[in-house]
Amino acid sequence: MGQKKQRLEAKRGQSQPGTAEMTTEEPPRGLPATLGPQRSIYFSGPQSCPARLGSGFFDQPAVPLAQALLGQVLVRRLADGMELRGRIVETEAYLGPEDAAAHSRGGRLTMRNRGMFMKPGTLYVYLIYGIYFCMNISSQGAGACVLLRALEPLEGLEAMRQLRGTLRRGTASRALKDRELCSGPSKLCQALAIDKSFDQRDLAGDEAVWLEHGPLGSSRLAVVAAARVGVGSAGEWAQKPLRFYFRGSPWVSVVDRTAEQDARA
DNA sequence: GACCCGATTGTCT
DNA sequence: GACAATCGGGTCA
Repeated sequence: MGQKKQRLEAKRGQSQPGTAEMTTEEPPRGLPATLGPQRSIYFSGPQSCPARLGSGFFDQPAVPLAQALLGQVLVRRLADGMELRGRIVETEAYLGPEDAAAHSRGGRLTMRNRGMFMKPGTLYVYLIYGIYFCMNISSQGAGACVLLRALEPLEGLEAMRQLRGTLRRGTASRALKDRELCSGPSKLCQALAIDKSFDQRDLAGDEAVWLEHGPLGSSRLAVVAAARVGVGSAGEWAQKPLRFYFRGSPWVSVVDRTAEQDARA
């Protein structure tokens, strides 16, 4: 008794954002922090294959990994050889047993969340609401990981549109805007055809999914730190600024205006 | 074995 | 902003 009420009240309180902080220098005012897919700087670069991120990249705690993942490029090679690419613009850090919002809270280790406890760079993909998948990357620290929340689609947009269209429930009559392709943890899984079969795969060694270095300019974009989304029942942990995204990016799933204002102050 | 719930999304009002 | 969809995983008896 009373637990549900407590949860509801915790959810109401969730609208208070976490404190924000700036982790990189600020871009010129008035300019978008990112470019549209047609004008992406990736399209003007050399076609040679950029270096794939190795296991050493993932071997860092969840917070710095969540920040370091911003700007990196997630690549998905489909069965027919087509490659889909998206730049990571939003992440969330889950810190492990101490983190009341993490599936590994209290040191819970189950068949489902085993990937969270595997070596850094291991994928943890789980089904949520019986319909959608979410994709995490394990980090340094047992039970710690980073949730990928949004991508800027760079390559293979038509395939992404098809994957999103066919996988959406209900009538897929309305055409999707580009910014709707990957602006959410389950949307990006749909767009990149990532499902439970990717659980526990190694990002540093898999043939169908990997990460590549993003353009150097990415590290110059302003990063917002805000409260995580959808973890209202996690008490004080719900308020901690463990969500990171590029300020001004149109590809982000949820914008936290208050956190952005705090960061400017 | 039963029951409850969710790191979401899309639609409707 | 409210609400439904949908089912696997976790918890408890």
